[in-house]
Amino acid sequence: MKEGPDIARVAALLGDPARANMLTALMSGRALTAAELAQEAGVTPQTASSHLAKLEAGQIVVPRKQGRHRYFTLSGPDIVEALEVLMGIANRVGHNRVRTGPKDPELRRARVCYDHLAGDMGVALFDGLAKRKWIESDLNGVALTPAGINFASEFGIDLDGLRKKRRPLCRECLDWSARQSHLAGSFGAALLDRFYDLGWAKRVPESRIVRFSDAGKRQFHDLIGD
Amino acid sequence: MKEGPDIARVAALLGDPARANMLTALMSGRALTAAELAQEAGVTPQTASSHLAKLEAGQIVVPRKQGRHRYFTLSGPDIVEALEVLMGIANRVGHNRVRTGPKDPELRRARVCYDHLAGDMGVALFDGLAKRKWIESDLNGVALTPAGINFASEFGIDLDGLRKKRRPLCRECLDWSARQSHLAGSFGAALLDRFYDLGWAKRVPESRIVRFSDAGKRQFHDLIGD
DNA sequence: TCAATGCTTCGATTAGCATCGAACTATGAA
DNA sequence: TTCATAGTTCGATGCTAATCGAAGCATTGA
Repeated sequence: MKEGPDIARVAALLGDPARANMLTALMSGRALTAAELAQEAGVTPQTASSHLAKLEAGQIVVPRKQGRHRYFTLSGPDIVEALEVLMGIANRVGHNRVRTGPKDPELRRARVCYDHLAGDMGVALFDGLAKRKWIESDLNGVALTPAGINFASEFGIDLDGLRKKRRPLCRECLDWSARQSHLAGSFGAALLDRFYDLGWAKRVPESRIVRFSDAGKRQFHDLIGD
Repeated sequence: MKEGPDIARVAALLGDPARANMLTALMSGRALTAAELAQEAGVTPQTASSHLAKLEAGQIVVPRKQGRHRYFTLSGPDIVEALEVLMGIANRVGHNRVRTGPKDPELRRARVCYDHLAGDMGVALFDGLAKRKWIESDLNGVALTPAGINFASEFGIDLDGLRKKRRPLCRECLDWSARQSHLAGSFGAALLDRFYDLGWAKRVPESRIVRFSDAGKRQFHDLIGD
């Protein structure tokens, strides 16, 4: 009966946790693939596909085909604006996501985000690599420096192998618990794998927690220099 | 798992049609009662009560008790901002509400909105009353002028009787089909009643359409002076 | 005190939607 | 061609949330 712009339809599209996660991930302005968005949202690819179809139909996101990937971006700056206003409101009214209970601060310290390290140690890793000038972060994203390439081979990471994959080598991922970036991308994943291989850390089964051994912790801090 | 402001929760609150209708009605900045909001949303009082409880819990609206009424207002300017951005998006992507089909333009011409006249003729009525300086509209709302009070009694409306009701005498109501205001409140309702009584118009059963007779139409236009 | 009005709570129903397993399509690589 | 990867479609399941009727408070007015 009522006429006018249908707020509810748009808001409902942003009102599902999985979709909201995808959209916040896209706020960086970078285009992400369906699989990456599924990871961000914490759902299976099928579910993500269904969500993305809805977002696309609602013109909230725009797909771009490239090879066998589909990259998605937000359909315009107004979407970012909306997300930001909503974040502000959520913040004001104290609607923050269930913080991981005080009983497992481990999760906040070090956890996997997809396949790379997140949490305080993830942020520390990012900062440390930047301080050593192994990575450089600018508006276009993150990239390895020549010194960083050097370090990678010394640390036992096969960069050439990684480059063959279609996945970007370095990618920033916003860590909400720390409100700072940590390192994603295939290089970020390779680093974590290397930590496992070196015995510095291992994953706690059935959880996202990454548990460092005492020795591993020491070596980790040596690595990033603090 | 993810942390940070919970956009989805806020967006979901705005993402229900009934609630969105209530909130847009509140965008005028005026406080409305639960019953009025139920009308705006097109739901029963029980349903509205449930929605309002949710909006209140989510701190989107703020209640204020006055007598046996509960007046609601938006909890802050950020809510208005959010609604406006969402309207912009909805507009851009063409998510407009199902416009009443071309087969019944009558509905767009004259219909009841709760108990007062809406549609093109509702807007014309509002403009006409303002042009004759019978009502005055400013930031605080609409009010009858001394001349308007005069007119009301001549037109057979018992203003004193209306004043006894708790309902505001005059209220602006945004008409989306015309994107302009029409007159609500008990005076607006009384005018429409008078149109019925005078035989100028009658309601089409089972619909919101108000059908004016040819003679009624003439007299209506005489009244508002165009 | 009784009646009327405004609003809420309770309970039952219904509908929609998110989710995932399994199977299918499409693109690229060997 | 064959295999692997990225993504989608289909179908089934289960949960959540909107809705309203009926009954209950609470406030006001007579």
